[in-house]
Amino acid sequence: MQQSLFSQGQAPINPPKKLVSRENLNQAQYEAVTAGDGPVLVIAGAGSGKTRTLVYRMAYLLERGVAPENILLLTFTRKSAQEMLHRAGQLMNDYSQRVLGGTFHAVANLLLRRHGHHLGYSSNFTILDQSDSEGIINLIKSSLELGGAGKRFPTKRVIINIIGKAVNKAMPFAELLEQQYLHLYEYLPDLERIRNHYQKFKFEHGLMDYDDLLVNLKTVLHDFPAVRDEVAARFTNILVDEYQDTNPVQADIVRLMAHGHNNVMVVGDDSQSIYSFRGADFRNIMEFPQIFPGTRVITLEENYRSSQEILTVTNSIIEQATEKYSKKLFSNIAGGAKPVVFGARNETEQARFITDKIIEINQSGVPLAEIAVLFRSGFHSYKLELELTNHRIDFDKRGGLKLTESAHIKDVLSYLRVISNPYDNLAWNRMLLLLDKVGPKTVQNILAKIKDSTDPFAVLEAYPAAKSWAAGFNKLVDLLKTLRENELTPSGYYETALDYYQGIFERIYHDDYPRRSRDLDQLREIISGYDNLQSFIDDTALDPPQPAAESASALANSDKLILSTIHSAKGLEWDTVFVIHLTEGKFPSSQAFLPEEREEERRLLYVAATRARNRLFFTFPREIMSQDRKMTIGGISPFLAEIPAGMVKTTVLPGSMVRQDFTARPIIADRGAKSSDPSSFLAGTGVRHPFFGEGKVEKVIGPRTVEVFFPRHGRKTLHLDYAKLERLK
DNA sequence: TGAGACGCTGTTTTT
DNA sequence: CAGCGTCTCA
Repeated sequence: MQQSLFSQGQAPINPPKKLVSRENLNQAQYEAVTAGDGPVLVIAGAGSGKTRTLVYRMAYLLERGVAPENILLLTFTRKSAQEMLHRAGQLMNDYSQRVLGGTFHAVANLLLRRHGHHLGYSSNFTILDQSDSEGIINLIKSSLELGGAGKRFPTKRVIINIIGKAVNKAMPFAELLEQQYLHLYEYLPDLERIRNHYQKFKFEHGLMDYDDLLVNLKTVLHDFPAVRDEVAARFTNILVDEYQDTNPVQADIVRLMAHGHNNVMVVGDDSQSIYSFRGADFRNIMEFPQIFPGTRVITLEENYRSSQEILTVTNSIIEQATEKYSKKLFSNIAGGAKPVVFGARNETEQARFITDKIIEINQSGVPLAEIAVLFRSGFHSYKLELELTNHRIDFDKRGGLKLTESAHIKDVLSYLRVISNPYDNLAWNRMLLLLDKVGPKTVQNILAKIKDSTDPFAVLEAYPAAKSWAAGFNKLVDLLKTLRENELTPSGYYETALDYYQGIFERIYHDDYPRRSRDLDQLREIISGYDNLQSFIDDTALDPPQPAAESASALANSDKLILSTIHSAKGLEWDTVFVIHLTEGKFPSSQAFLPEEREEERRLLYVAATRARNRLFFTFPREIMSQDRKMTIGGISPFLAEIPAGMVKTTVLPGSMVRQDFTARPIIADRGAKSSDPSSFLAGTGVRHPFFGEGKVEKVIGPRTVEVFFPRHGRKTLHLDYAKLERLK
């Protein structure tokens, strides 16, 4: 499944001839495809044939005699790399399959297995996913005895986000907290301590998180010119997709890998940048020409996907962005209906409307697989999923929870992980905690011995177990011995571990283990496709299989409706697209209150709407059920309200008595007086902040956001739910 | 020291 | 609606 970086010796196939011509490309695409050596930046609007351009560029390079092994294709997901190589394969032949394509993280993984020893990592390091990282934070938090005291101490999730952002933006903690997590400023020293312990923990136990893959690759390329030169010689042509979503570390990696030849083509769209939470900045793409002097810039503006009716609306959405983007799309696809806006009374009515429409459109001849429902967050589709199930409409959900994040899957993986990396302390921790009568204290005692030993397994075997748990402990020791002493296939390891785990499994998940065991069966399917344990373990973090994996089975071309988060829908297109839950507070998310965060929400809507070819629906429920069953009234998303009236058609459900009134109304906060009433912070009000001291409100930016000037710290944007602002009399 | 019960909270997006 | 912290009992 995983391509080896340095595999060689496939039978040579002759390179293709004369595929690239003016007939299958427009002027701008042709220019990009046939550009000579040196750096090229392609600004490619939505639906402008970006993938086509990259695929033909590969064909062109091969035609010109570049060996496929010397081409590197960096993409955002593994899926899109596979898709592009597949399309290239159709165009030419298997020759193109020898191009190395994958995500930055996957390529970093391959390179670091080979070169990581320069940094003190052995080649069997283990990759941590987000929940692994959070687990380490928890261990550290309790060992440092933080968190218990003050209840407002940030959660592991927030901590890991902060650590990640600081790395990806190459920003000191203090500055990051001041800019984005002001309410946590008082914890700066504690957070720094946690971060330092976290880094040390990972290094000592041969673990790398997602950011480490990138940062360590950058470091090894930067600090070891021999490595850099070897890599640059191997990849003489580098193609990068979705460049607007790269962060500064990734930009550096590209620069270092292209050292000496600068044959880099990057493709992207500044108005589709939606990954700032990962440190991406759309300005990166604009700065590309400064990093690579002499860059040729080519802009693709003709849209081949959507009808003009749809483009008129999407253009209007992006035109209202505060940051002006570099292009305006046009289409020659005539006809098509105006996009529809539907305001539902509540979530149930929204779900019913969508289901009815889907049935209607499906019966008119559009396959289900050509219809997609897109939303901001994974849980926004719950109600709809119920409704679809009632109507027996098959769907495939993308994004959201992953198979490998469920506890029982992590349990089984922990046995395989210590076989692959005996210093994987996190896996040890998890595995030992599964023993009956063994808790955190006992585990810490065992781990303390393992940590400094040269042979963790021998130490474990010799550990004096207490009577209450000795029996279970000995079984575990036996299991590990079996796993270690036999050369097995990945499936073999899995079956052996599962055999042992079954008893524990039924004990700890006694109320719902039958449901969970279906996941274990799925994992069995997946692992059977691997012949190497390490690459299986890598993929559980780098390319997590989805719960409803259509993988090996023949379901591949079945006709299913697509439900997807917008982030997971990037780069895809459908005949009909529904964008749902366009309610203030849901989309845009209530989490996004800083101006630049609101702007990203707008780009997100733009990405969603530009996925549609023929039909586009925007729906929003006015009433949203909140957690405590109190009703909350949300207004229409401001982004929708801004669309000029003539561009869309508004619909009412037959019989609905609801007024179609699209005024944006703020959500009525149902949390009582959690924080001060915003109306008491009008411009001019004197306020006191626990960290910044006294200041004066200059401007009210949003319902819960104000801009305050502090004489000692300058102008700050504050959110009333977080900042503990006090009003001065 | 571990296990289980109870009540509170806060909930984006992905490699 | 799960994932916590806290509490109690074994």
